[in-house]
Amino acid sequence: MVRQPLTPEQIEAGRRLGALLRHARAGRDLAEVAHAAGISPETLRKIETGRLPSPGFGTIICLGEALNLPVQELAATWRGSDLSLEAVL
Amino acid sequence: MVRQPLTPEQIEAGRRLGALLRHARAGRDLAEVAHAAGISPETLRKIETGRLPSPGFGTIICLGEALNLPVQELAATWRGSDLSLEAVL
DNA sequence: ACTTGCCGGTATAGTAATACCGGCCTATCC
DNA sequence: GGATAGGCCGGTATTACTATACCGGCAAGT
Repeated sequence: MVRQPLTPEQIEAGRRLGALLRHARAGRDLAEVAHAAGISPETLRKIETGRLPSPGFGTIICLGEALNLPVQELAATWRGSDLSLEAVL
Repeated sequence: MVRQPLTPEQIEAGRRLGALLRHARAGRDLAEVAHAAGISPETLRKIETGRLPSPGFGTIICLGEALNLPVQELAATWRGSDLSLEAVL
């Protein structure tokens, strides 16, 4: 066996993560944030819209730094155990 | 341009992350931890040895949970700003 | 109309995640 | 002490996915 396709749960987790990032960006220019995180705007847009459901660890860490998001909230959102996100959506 | 190769900095970050994970495992069986995190033993071994320098976000989160490692420490180690790791190596 | 900003589709190099192999140690057990 | 087993390692192969780029389109604001 090699590299199974992503499970629906993982895709759903990616969607939640994207929604959190988009909400945290809150009006700032997408390209500006992407540059601050050291990734391309295209990539950030795909992460936010959930089309890149499972990005690299470093990618998310850098984004969290650029957006001033605590790492724990990112992790909690990915796991689906984030309560503060629900209130926001 | 498409997908540039990983920079030496990213590879070094992967090595640090692997060293932290291996240290945190501390004697537990590799296969047992991998199973607890929901990944294959082969994958965990490659992450620990630094041969998978930039794993997925979810992969690291699950490993941190299986090893009881705070997410912040994982992030700090990846960034190279972890002080507690230095004391351990 | 023109700009700004986001969107989905498409294409592509490089990587993640998985699996199998043989080898190398270090114990442990006839 | 030679076989046997447990655990790690590097090399290799394969598939799905990331990260990036370019395109045309669409809506809102100027």
